[in-house]
Amino acid sequence: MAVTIIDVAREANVSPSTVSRVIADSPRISEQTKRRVREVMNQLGYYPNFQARNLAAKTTQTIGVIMSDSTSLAFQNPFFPEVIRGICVSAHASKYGIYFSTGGTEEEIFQEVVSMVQGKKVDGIILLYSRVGDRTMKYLKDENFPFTMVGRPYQYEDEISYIDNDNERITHEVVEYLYNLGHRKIAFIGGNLDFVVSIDRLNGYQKALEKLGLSYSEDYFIRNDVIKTNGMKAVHQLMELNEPPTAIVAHDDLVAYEVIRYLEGLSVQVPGDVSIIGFNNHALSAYVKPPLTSVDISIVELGLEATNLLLEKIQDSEAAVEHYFVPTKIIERESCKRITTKKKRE
Amino acid sequence: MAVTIIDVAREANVSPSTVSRVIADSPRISEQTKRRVREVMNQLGYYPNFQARNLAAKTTQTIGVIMSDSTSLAFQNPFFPEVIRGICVSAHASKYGIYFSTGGTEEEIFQEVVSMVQGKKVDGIILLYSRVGDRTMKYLKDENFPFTMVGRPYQYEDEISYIDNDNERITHEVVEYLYNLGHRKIAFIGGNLDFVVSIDRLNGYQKALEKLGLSYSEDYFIRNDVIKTNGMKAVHQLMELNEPPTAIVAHDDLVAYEVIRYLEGLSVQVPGDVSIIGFNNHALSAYVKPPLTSVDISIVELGLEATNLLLEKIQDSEAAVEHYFVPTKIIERESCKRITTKKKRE
DNA sequence: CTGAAAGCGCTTACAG
DNA sequence: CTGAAAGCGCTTACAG
Repeated sequence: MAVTIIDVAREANVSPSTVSRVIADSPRISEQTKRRVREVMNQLGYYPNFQARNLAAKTTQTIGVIMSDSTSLAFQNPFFPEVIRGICVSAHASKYGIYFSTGGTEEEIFQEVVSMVQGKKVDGIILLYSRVGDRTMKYLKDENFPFTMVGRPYQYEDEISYIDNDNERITHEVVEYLYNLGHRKIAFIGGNLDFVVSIDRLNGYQKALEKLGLSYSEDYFIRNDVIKTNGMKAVHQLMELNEPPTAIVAHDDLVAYEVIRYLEGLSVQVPGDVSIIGFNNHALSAYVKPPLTSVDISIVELGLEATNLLLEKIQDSEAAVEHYFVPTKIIERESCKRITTKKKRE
Repeated sequence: MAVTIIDVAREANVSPSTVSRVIADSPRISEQTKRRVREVMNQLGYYPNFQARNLAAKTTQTIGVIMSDSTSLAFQNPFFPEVIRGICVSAHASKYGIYFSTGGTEEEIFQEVVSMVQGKKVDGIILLYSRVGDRTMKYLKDENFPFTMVGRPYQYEDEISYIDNDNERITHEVVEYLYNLGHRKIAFIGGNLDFVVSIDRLNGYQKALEKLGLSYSEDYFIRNDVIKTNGMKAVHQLMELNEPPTAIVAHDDLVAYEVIRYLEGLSVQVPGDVSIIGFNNHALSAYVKPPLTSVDISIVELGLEATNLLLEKIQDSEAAVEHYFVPTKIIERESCKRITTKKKRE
C-alpha cells in the first residue's frame, strides 16, 4: 500500500539501486539525478521503511536502555527523567532511536536484553545501573556486544566502558565538609549495597573517617533496608546512643527528608542539633524546610556521556575501553551548621 | 553469522515454513514436530530476527511513546517515571516493546512521529501530553494511525481515545475542600495554559467559585509563567492585596513549595496564615515541612490504562473510541488549616 | 500436518 | 555515474 522504493524508481526513471543511493546521499550519484529523485520522493510522499532498511543494512539505528528493576532506586526522581534526557539529547544528535526495556523483575530484564541482542533489535545497550553480580552485564561482556554503563562495574572494570561520578571521592569530601564545620560524630545512611554506587559511597565515608582520625562504628551506619522497613526505630536508636551523631550523611535526598521527619518526632532540630546532607540534589530540595544541602551529581551528563561513549563503540568496534567521571558538587543550603567542638572529647 | 531459520530447518529435517510455524506456536503443527524443532532451536541457540519477522509480518510489536518537549512540565518528577512505569507494565504483559521519542523541540518531535508512522517503526503511539493546537495529534488523527493520549484532547474529543483525570471535577473538589475548612479567599496558581490539563484545572477552580457564591478575581489567579520568571514578586503582590487570600491552590507540588518559600520571606506562616494545597503528590511531599496536602492523580494508572487502550486499538482497528477517568484523591497532610470565618465579611 | 514459492522493502557488492 | 541481481531472515497464502 505504502509507496516503496520501486514506485519512486519507476516514476523517476531510475533503478531502485539509485533511489537507495539517493536516500543514503551517496556521492556516487549526480546532483541532477538526486534532485530529480528527491522531487519524486516528495511528490509521492515516500518514506523509507525502517525495518526493511535495517534488515538489509544489518543495523538498527537504535540503542537499548535498560534500568534496574522498577522496585529499586532507579525509578525514583529525579535520576530517571534526567538521565533519560541526557540520553535523548545525544541519541537524537546522532539520529539514533531509543528502545526501552519494559521488564519488571531481574530475570525478565535479563531475558529482554538477550532478545534485544540476539534478535538484533538494537545496535548497543546502556545499562542505567551497576549491580553486584549482575548477570546481564556479564552476558553483554561475554557476547562482546557494544554496551556502556552508568555506574562503575563491580567487576571487569578494565574491560567495560562506563560513566560515573567519583562516588568514593565525593563522599570523602562530604565527610570532610562536615569535619570542617566542626563535626566529629558523623553517621552514614547508606543505599542498597547490591548497587556499586552504594558501596563506593560507603567506602568513601569509611576512608574519610580513617584519614581524619575518626573511628568507624557500626552504630553510626544504617543500611537502607532498615530505613525502609524500620526507619523510625533505627533513627531513634541512633539518637539514643551514648554519643549520638551531630551530623548525618544520607545516601539520597529522599531518605534525608525521611530521617529529618523522624528526628522531628524526637524534637531534634535540623540543623540546630544535627546537621544533615543528602545526595542527588532533588528538584524539591531547594524549596523545602530546611533547604537541604546536597551533592549534585550531574545526572544529565551521566546519560549524555554514556550515550556518546556507546555511540563511539558502535561506530568503531575497536574503540578503546574508556571511563569518565562526571563532576559532582556540594550544593550548600541550610541543613548543615557549624558547631564548636566543645562536647565530651577534648 | 547468526543462526537462522534455515539452519534450524536443515538440522530438524523440516522446511523453514514449519520452523516459522513452530515459533508462532501454530496449532497446525504436530506436538511431536514442535518438540523436535524446539530442541534444535535450543541446541543451536536460535533467536528469531526481530527486523526480518516484522518486515514479513507487517507488524513491529512496539509502541511509540512521545512526551512534550523537554523544557516543559512533563520532564518533572514524578510524572515522567511513574507514567513510564505504568506503560512498561502493560506493554510487557502483551509482549510489546517501547520506542521512545528523542526529539527536543516541538518540530523535531513532530518529524519523529511522522517517521515512526511512515517508516513503520511502531504499531501505535501514546502521546503523554495534550497541548492546545497540537500538530502531532492532528496528524495522527488524520492518518488514522492507532494512538491514545494521556490527557483530554483539546479538540476532536469524540474521535480520540484517551485517559485522563477528571481535572475539572477534582479541582472543584479541592476548592470545596478549602471552602469547608472555612476559606473564602482562595487563590489559584495555574499551569501552562498551552496544556489542556491546566485549562481544565482553571475551569474547575472558576466553576467552584461560582457554585460556592465566591466571585472570581484576576488578582487571585497567577499564571505559571509569571511564577517561573517573577514568582517572588507575584506572591508579594498577592499578599499585599487589600484582601489577601487565606488559601492557595497550586497546580503542582513543586510550585506549591516555591510559593511557600516566598511566603516565608514575607513571614507568612503555612498553614498558620495561609493554607496551601498542591497537585501530583510528589514523593517528597510527605516528608517535607509542612507536609503538603496534595491531590494524588494515580499516575501509574494513567500510563497503564493508556497503554491498554492503545493495545486494543492496535489489535482491533474497529475498536470504539473510549475515554476513562482515572481516580484522584486529596491526600490530607498538614498544609491546610481550618479557619473560623470571622474576617471582614460577616 | 507439512512444504515450495513468493514476497516484505530495502542495500550492496559486482559489473560496466 | 548507474543498473541487474542477489540477499537480509522471516511469514503466509496456496497446494497437497
